Amino acid sequence: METIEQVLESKNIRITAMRMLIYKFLVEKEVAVTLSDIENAFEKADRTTLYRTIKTFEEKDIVHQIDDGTGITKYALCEKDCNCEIETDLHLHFHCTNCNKTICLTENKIPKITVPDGFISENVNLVVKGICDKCSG
Amino acid sequence: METIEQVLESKNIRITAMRMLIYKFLVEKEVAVTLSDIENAFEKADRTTLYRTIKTFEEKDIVHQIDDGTGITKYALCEKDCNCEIETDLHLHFHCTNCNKTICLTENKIPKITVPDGFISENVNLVVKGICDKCSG
DNA sequence: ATAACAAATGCACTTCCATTGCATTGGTTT
DNA sequence: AAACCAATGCAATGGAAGTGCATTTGTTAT
Ligand SMILES: [Mn+2]
Ligand SMILES: [Mn+2]
Ligand SMILES: [Zn+2]
Ligand SMILES: [Zn+2]
Repeated sequence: METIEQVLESKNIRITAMRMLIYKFLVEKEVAVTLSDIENAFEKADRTTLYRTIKTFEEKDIVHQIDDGTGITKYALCEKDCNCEIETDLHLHFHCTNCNKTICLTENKIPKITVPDGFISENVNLVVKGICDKCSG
Repeated sequence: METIEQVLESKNIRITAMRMLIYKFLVEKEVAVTLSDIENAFEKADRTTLYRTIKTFEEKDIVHQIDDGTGITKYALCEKDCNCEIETDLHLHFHCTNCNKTICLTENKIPKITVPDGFISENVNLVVKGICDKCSG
């Protein structure tokens, strides 16, 4: 099991208290989080710092951004050794219209999508909306 | 060939000059448009009117909303007799990262997506990012 | 035709989120 | 210790979405 320090180090990010806390927060959350979620969890910290921390994480492929159609950007931890930028690696995202949670379905990969002649597909974003397992039970 | 008046009438929307103009604008555009696009095309008109017009069109299934991941909502005309709300009717959307245009690929339907047990899929949004036919040529 | 009513439009204002500039703090390296 | 660069904090900005209310316009009833 890798420690948080090891994760950050392996991605060439300086280890700071703030970054460790935010990383830990993301690990503990099983769903995608908004910037406001993080903000609420760390009232003491400045919003900008949180924003830039998550942006740094994004650049370094520690988290990936999710646009679930709510208009608010969400973030979730990448899988270990994921290649976010490679199309075939991408998984589905599920947005529950009942509890408003957004979940990475990492086991469910996006099927091969064909586009018309002349179009070049580089990336696919797929969001399923509906009722999550917690809410449907 | 249906006239614009007939389209609006069939959807039970009052025919006004503004609505005719905006509908015409949408027909002539072959790509999805933002509210700003419409705003720029009709400098004289108030933004709110344009906003509410497009919302009315959306409610009446004249246009559908597209979230292509740019953070700005886009709109495009629905196909004739489309059932936007029915999952199996939904088509792909293509967002060109070069020219920033978003295109309805109405011929390319979204494949059947399976979700884990307990999850109920009600709707699927699929956006392909890449280079469009105009830009790749 | 006129009055009464309802819908559409225009203007002002608000809210929310994302993003940036700049000063300050803190950690590393020589 | 000095120099340096990255990280943080504070303040402000920008963009888009949305709402309240007054006014105008169109429709319907008398
Ligand atoms: Mn994910
Ligand atoms: Mn479309
Ligand atoms: Zn739920
Ligand atoms: Zn293009």
